[in-house]
Amino acid sequence: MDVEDTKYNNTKELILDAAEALLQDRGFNAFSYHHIAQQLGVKNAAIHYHFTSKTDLGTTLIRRFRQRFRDYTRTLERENAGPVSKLECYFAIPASYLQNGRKICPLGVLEAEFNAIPEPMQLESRLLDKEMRDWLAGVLDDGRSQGVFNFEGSIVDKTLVVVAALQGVLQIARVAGPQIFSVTVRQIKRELGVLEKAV
Amino acid sequence: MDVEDTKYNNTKELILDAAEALLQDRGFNAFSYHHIAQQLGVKNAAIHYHFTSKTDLGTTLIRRFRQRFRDYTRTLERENAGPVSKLECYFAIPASYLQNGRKICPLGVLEAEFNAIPEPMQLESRLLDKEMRDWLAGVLDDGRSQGVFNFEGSIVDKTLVVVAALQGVLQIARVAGPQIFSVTVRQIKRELGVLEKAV
DNA sequence: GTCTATAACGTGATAGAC
DNA sequence: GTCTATCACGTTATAGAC
Repeated sequence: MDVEDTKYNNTKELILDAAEALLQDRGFNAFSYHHIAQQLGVKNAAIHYHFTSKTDLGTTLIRRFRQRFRDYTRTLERENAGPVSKLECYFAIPASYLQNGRKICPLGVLEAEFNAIPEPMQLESRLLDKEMRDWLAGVLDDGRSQGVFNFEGSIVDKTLVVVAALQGVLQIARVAGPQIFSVTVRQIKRELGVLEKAV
Repeated sequence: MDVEDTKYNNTKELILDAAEALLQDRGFNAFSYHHIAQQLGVKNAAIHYHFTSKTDLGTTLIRRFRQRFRDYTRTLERENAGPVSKLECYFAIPASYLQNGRKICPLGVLEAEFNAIPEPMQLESRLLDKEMRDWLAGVLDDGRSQGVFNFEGSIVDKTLVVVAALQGVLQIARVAGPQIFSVTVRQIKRELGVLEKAV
């Protein structure tokens, strides 16, 4: 049993994977232990062995999102990625959500259900939001300093618009179709002054 | 019993009001007939008399949003409101949601829970989205033609970014605080070229 | 139009065998 | 670590009295 076995192929991780997909597909209050159990071919009680409560499961899920984002940005740092490259990687996250079954941003789900989720999950949501938005603000700041971005307004203001627009458009894509996503990303890039080609 | 009585002060309308608040506060799957009944001081079955199913209630709710928006825009038309004025009125909608208990856009809620709401509600959601976005696109088009707006990109692209950003920021306000709303609106205006004062 | 009563079901959760 | 069995509860919904 090497290190890999503790990371993958164990039920706990599979439960989290299933729960994550269900969260981004239906929302926290619209999936149950039974959904997960059925998907993994186990029984209800097996999930409870790994996560004593649904609150526990939900909180762990958000912590995993946070850790994943940290790992992702650290990798970009190690590769000495520039602001433009970092921005592309940031856009790649919602893009993969959309492709992988029209999922939406986890934070969008949690915020939409915010007043109907357990407090520990609310706290974790706040942290996830802060970490992601702070990171993007840094990228925009660097890009502007280096002259590869060109946009109006303060860093904070601009970061908010970008984050909110991406979160929103993933949701709208469910009623308006997936093609609106790339359209929106194109417009966001335009307004960041990073257009590769002229319009 | 005059006309007013049929519009207000009847239980059916009060149920819709309560359901609407609950929808924008907790989401469709996180409120029940009991919540509404309790709030109105009636019993569960009374709600069922007016709305046979929760699907019925939800669908009626979205139809009411659609009707309200239609009425609102018609009023603006009757008043010969210009594009700038119309835009301000459009921003006033999410602003009132935020003020009135940190509610979020109904469409945002419905889209977040999209795969967990009844099909009739999904259909109504599509219509509401199309109607609102088409209207705003018209406003942006007029404003640009008249030279009171000044922005990059196509009307469709720009409309999407504005709508998505507003929808997103209301959600983010729940974890980041209400003050981020006006910040975002300010940035959106900046990028529409309608800033009243210099930054 | 609203009530009481109740049905039928899904849910989160626990106890105890294997 | 997973199972069966079971509990307590909330939910949508219906029947029938008032």
